[in-house]
Amino acid sequence: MNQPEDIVNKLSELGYRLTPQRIMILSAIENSNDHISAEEIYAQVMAKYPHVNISTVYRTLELLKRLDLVTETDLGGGRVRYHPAEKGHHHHLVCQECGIIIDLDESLLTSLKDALLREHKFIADLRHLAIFGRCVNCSK
Amino acid sequence: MNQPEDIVNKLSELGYRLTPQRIMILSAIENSNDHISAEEIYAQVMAKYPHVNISTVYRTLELLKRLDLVTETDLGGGRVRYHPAEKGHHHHLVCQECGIIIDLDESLLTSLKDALLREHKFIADLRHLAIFGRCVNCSK
DNA sequence: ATAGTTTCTGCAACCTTTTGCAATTACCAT
DNA sequence: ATGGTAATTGCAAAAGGTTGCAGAAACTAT
Repeated sequence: MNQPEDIVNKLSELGYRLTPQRIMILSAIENSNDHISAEEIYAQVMAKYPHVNISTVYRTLELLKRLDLVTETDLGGGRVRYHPAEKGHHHHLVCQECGIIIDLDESLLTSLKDALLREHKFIADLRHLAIFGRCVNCSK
Repeated sequence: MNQPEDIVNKLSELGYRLTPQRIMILSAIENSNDHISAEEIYAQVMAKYPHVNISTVYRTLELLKRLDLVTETDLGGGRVRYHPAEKGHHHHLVCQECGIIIDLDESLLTSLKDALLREHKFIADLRHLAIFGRCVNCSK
């Protein structure tokens, strides 16, 4: 598994400044076991750097998203979650009943992307999709 | 094409009160040619009923969504859009480059839903999806 | 080490949407 | 028509996220 420094290095390579705030934001994202929200990132960075501003967190996330270094997804719950792009490429099924989140690998989406390309010449950008519905236990 | 009264009647049938605000909100939705935002609905209702509150609009939209009378989708642009559920069931392709919105009928999503049911026993709730990517003109 | 440049950040205001609470009112029974 | 009930609404605050602007600071050249 790649180290946080890899994204840091990549930012530098791409000509972006490495500020303390950014390094800490990147650490928070990389150190999270799962998806992490902006508010959670902010709280972790605040613990070490009380002057950081929430708008800096959002701006950094926007930059990382644009550079394909993180992916964002809406798993419900009223806030967006983030995830390092390099930590596997996958999607999720979210049960609207019990809230369970099921990992979904790329292959099922691949046929959709292929069909969109074939029939609409559209290149779908399905990076981190969340599909809502009802799971096996809740569909009775 | 169904008349606004149909949804009004359905609300009544389901035991919900028909308030002037709701009737006007429903009219605004039904009378829109395309997708309509909460803010646009609010502006239309405000024109005839200056005391209506934006939170009433959001609450009514939430109710209609829950009752499958409208569908909501995020076509980008920083706000959610709504659309009568009975006015055809479809999805969209949204080009991140030029912003064009391409209608996408149900059939391409049907195979995805079938696969999710078959391989995960998951009943996907794909009511009004927006898939982002790049269109034929922007994929060069 | 210093100065210059340009990116980045903090601040405060703003936007879209949600929520708790008390007052209003649609509906129903009489 | 009247009274009662409970759903609905308006209000104001709040939540998650965005943005303009001016000052701070990362980076580079000397």
